[in-house]
Amino acid sequence: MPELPEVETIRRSLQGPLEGARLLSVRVRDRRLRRPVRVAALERLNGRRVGDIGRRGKYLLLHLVEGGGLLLHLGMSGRVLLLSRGAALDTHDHVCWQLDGAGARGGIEMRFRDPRRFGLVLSRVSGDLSRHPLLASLGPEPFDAAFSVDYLRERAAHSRRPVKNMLMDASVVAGLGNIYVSEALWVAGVNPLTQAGRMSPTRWGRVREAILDVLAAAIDQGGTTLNDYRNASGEAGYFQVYLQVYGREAQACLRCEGSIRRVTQSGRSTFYCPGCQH
DNA sequence: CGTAGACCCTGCGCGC
DNA sequence: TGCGCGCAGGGTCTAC
Repeated sequence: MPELPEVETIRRSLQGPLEGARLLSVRVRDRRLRRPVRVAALERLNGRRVGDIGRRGKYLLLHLVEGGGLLLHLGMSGRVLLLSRGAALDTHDHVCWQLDGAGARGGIEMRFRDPRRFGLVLSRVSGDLSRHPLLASLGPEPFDAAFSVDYLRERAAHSRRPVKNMLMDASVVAGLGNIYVSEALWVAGVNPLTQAGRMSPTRWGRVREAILDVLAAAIDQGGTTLNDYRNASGEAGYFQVYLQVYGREAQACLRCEGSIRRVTQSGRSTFYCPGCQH
């Protein structure tokens, strides 16, 4: 589920409750995530205090004041939950942390829940989390100045792969996933099958703008959802975004009234309008 | 080198 | 109602 906007929304929702809280203990109920959870390494963080909470692409970075921290990735079905201590366990609550949270009587509990177990819980005992090797090959953040038209042209030079595949490549740009790439290309009016190396600077400009607009709107939407619903369940979860093309196969295009088409690219569904995306 | 495909895992919705 | 199937928004590894 989560792409950049969801992860960013979760990051914002965790910041307040977690910052300054102390990790007391951790319980690993299932080690089998994308990489096996290292229990001893997680336990070494007990007693430390949560500092800043960051995001890089789709990764969440829980920096600890004393150094090191937790690196979380939600995969396809992961969630981070903040609950009062002792809340009912779900089958897929794989890692549970007890914290001495400020507000809640008896502290708070953070849980990593992930039915499909494509997610990741990693820890670093010391040093800067953002230097973690997993983050080294990530491309620029979409909102970073480095994500420019010139950069896109450079990366696309001589590439024959479709523009959609290029934008799905995390080493090109961090945080984009299948949904928002389809949405952004629809907004830009660019056919997802277009060879990346054949895109004009003008079209790259439109694509870049569309990516920023689509992501910003989704993050806004997430903020709205947060304000409206959070704390009812204590969940820092997902939210409904109004999608203009994704999942609308055979329905009328909202711009030109053509019929939305679904194709498969590298095993993933792409939605686009043949009528107005060229 | 760049690229496509297989694979990891569970849950859901659909058609029969 | 039950069952099998295809599909799902993540990333990584391997082979061509």
